Amino acid sequence: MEVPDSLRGQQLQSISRRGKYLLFRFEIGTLIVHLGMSGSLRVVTSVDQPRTHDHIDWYFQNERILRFNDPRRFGSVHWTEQSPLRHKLLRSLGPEPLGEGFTAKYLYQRSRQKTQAIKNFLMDSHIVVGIGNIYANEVLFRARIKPTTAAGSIATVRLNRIITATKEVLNEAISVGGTTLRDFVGSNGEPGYFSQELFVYGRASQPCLVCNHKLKGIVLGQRQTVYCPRCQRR
DNA sequence: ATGCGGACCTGTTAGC
DNA sequence: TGCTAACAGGTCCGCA
Repeated sequence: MEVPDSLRGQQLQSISRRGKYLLFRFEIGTLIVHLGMSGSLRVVTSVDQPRTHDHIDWYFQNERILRFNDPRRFGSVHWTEQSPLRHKLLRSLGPEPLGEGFTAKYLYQRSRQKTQAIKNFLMDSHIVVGIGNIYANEVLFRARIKPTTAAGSIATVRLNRIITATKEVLNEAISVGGTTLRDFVGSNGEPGYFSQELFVYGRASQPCLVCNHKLKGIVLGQRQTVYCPRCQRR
């Protein structure tokens, strides 16, 4: 974690994002923050005493403090003086899932010849950003595609279902504030409610909400994977 | 080159 | 009831 000394006196110019990396652009460079799975940023003041797992404070002249908290320490903070999109961590990221570049044609090009399971393929940020384990499970359920299917064997029509399902799942999740399993809170300090709309994630052995068949839980890429053997046959 | 598995970390949950 | 072990998650890296 290479946090620069030289930020003193610098004005924050803009805040943006690429994938799950947050970009705080200053005149002389960019602070890159990833919240991992449990990180959060809050704007506080000096009267707010640091709590457990508060790791970094950035002080601003207006008495505000940007405070980085991360219980599980999966987050990270980086500094770059180049164009941030050229940074090692960002330069080879795949397209944004809600952007124009995420199409069936794109997925087709990237997936041919690949034997990798479609779920692992979708979770690879170099293919497409933003799809973590929970959403990968949900996307494949909605697209009616079995998570273990080789990415390279999926035809365009079915890739199109993945595209549509991805955009639906992410948009719905965003609209209700994300998915809170344990301690996630959004920038407003509120939990997300998408966990109430999950069809398969965390529901192994329970009945499919569409066909009532018993959902199957397996491990793929060391991650919990749940699907309906009837709705997702291949 | 591809793709898999290990590592990171710690709060919560399951099991003895 | 208390303690220990397993588990979860996003991403990078190293190895086959």
